[in-house]
Amino acid sequence: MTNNITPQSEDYSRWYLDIIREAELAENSEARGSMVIRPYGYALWEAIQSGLDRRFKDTGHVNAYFPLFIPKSLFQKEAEHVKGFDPELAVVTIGGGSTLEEPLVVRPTSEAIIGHHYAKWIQSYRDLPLLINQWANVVRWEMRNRPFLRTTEFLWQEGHTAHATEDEAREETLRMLDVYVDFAENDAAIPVIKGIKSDRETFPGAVNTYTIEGMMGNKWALQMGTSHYLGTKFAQMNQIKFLDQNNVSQLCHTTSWGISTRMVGAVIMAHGDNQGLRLPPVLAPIQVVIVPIWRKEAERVSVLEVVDRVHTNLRDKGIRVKVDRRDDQTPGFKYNDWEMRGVPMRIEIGPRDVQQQSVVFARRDRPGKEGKSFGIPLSEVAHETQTLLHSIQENLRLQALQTRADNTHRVTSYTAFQEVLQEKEGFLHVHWAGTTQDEERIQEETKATLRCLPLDSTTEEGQCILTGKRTSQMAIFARAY
RNA sequence: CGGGGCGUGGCGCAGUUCGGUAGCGCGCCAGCUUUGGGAGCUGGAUGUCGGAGGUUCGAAUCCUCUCGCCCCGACCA
Repeated sequence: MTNNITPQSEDYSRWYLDIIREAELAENSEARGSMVIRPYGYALWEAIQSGLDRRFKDTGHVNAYFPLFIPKSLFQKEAEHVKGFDPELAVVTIGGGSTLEEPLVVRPTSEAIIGHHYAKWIQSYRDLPLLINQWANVVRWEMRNRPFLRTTEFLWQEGHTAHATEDEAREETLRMLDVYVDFAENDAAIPVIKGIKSDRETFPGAVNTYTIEGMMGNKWALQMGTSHYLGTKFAQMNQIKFLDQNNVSQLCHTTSWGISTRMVGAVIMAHGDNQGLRLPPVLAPIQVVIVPIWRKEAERVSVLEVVDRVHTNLRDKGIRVKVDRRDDQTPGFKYNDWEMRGVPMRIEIGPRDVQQQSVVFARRDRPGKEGKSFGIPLSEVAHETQTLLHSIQENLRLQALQTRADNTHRVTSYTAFQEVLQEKEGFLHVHWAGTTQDEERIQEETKATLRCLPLDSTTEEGQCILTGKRTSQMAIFARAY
């Protein structure tokens, strides 16, 4: 009973890095801050992509692709946007061996270039709304990197929409936020708090930034997706205008929203345990692994015959199933190996099972023998598998929800705030009427940041924990990645 | 970018104090025996000791510079 994964309680950061290495999700590459996403990690990202992409299409969006390079002058049109991103830009100054007349910014996000093209495409109110998403890589030069959570280059989707009115654009912003909530909770099985960011945390150039915040296994918060109402700021900078029904020229109201490969990190940290990954069935590249067991050659033949039948049966039902046919590993090794890789459930088939025309189930979300069910009749395997996968998906979500509930604390004074943060950590739910300076003070004194002003919270009045002002505004503070 | 730690075979590490020409566990390859919770035995392969320069008869070990990684801060999807 040994594995190469540091227990979470001993060192959470090492646990995270160990899992990424052992489960072969990713590894660092030669350029500082850049990583290779290995096939298993990429398959997880593909599952995330397909869950999101389907939802984008269902809400009327189409995909397109905009270029990686943005002329510096174009990027610099929106003042706050520039100020926010300037420190983390990568800029190309040489091309084809000679110094470029105009440097090219490697996109850290694409509002600028997309807005430029939208201005050409939009002439009339009949061209609106324009609802486009792109799947792309972006580059942000960060001080400190962690695989999936913060890398110099990362993959994401960025939706960019243009609308005739503020109301429509605001509605779109919140619609996509809800799409993210739906994805996070139903596909990734991670409950999230949706909220609005404080001025301090608002996207550079946005009017409002909305976020989904999840709680990780170490009780820290992770921003898992953002949706911005950009007002007419970017429309102004690129002159994205249309003629309305009254032949009056109007600026568009735009939005943007994104989820990145950081979501992979969220899945690792929200569900993983000391055994390794625990993947929600909806996202798991392999949902079911079948482990055949035999001693003698005759058994091998009869076992594999049943294994193949079950394999085909499940595959035909659309279940992502793999048979572990390695004959140089013991079943015990395989159990641990696939558990470490987070496969939601395992089917064991050996001579005894063949004789009884049944199989053994083992579910990843319950450890060891507790997670096993014996004597599942062959005739019911497909049905029972589907049922169990649903159950695991739901159970992971409930476990994460429980963890968050257990580690969310309502506090009413700054003294209590500091104590709870020190002793228990987690999310702190407070009345808040502070300023940016107040937020900075809290961060300096406690390391916690204002994650968001939750949208779904009570409106009862109370005293701001820092300023003492009466307010009905709530806020969530936590340590965060 | 500041403070601390660390770079030795694919992974995890010992060796560095006190220089003498590299070792352990896992993994890998071959064979045999095994296989219902991380198999055993036998044999074998794999290292520019992160990189560059220097000191020395001789450097993983000492000196200088550099690159990278990890932890803690500041910045952030």
